[in-house]
Amino acid sequence: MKLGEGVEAAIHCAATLASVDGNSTMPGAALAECFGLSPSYLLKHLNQLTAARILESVSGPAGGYRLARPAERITLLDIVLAVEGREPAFRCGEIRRNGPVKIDASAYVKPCGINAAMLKAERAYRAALAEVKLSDIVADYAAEGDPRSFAASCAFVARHQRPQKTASTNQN
Amino acid sequence: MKLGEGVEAAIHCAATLASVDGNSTMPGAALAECFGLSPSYLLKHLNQLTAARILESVSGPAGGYRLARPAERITLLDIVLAVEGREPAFRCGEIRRNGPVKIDASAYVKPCGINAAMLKAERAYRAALAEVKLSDIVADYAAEGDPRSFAASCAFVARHQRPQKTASTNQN
DNA sequence: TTATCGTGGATACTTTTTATCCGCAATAGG
DNA sequence: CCTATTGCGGATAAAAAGTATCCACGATAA
Repeated sequence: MKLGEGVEAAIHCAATLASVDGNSTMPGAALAECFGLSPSYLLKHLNQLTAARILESVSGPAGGYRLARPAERITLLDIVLAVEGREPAFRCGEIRRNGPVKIDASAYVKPCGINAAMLKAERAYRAALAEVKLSDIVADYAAEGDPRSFAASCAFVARHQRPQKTASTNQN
Repeated sequence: MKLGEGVEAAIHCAATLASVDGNSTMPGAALAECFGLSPSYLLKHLNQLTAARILESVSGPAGGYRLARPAERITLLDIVLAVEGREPAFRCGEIRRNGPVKIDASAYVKPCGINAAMLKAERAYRAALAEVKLSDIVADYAAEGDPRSFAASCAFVARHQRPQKTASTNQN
């Protein structure tokens, strides 16, 4: 069981985007620089977040990414599912049918108990992730993190964020 | 997030071994045949279970595998950890340090809040798996499964299990 | 002595993950 | 209109992990 590195990148980027002003955006290249990630690959993950309607993207100069909704309504589960996919970690291959003893399919209508147990565990996993909001991550970072690194993050965001022309209803 | 196919194989094999008599053993080749798996690869997983002291192995003719302890004291978590490894699914790469803004290491003594949240979710996952005993899986299979496939499984085990010479204290 | 079985290493094949590149569409600013 | 910047998508490739096979070896029951 392993999560791709994109998950960590996606969560950090989303947390960073949570502190841009109003409807301003931040370019993907700036986010990549912020965490020392390869820009071209990070864009893939940002794109997945956009497809999942967690982020919004703006093309053109002064374009970039911003959160599609307030950080209070984005959970870690949203991000993990967007990047890793929605399929469960355990996939039942029904290998019990593959044995030498041939029994017709009617003997296997009941779902496999092993599968049920594994899926139940994953529901617990997802439920725990769903309880953590992106705003919690940001608040924790602001409260528990070192003031120097927090200030540096804010300065970096302030330096790279770009205001948009079109008016927006949610002023943060 | 994805689990290897070995997990499914390992659980099915362990459940099968739960119904061998006394201290009898069952060859790995028979287990592979039972689920239509490649024998040489399944042995790797059985070996991992042996290394984790979930199974015991006996060499020589009439040798094979058996549970190292009663099925009531083997959980799905034991098996999953033995096959997939004990490392958490999420590994914090501390990418927040990789940015262009250089801050000395003293600014990052606090563990990352993202990491904490992800590990907490995985603890919930593991706790759910730890609650399911191998004996539960077997009992569910006997009670809920189709009588035909259950009978076929029992017959297969009875046909391939091999009694051991050395006396054992735990008669199932 | 022989045949069967598990162990461990070496090796190869396949799939997934990670990463890069390029052309395209969108668009802000001159 | 023109140009520069940015996101989007596909093609491609390199790296890593997962899957699978084989063989030499030690153990052991008959």
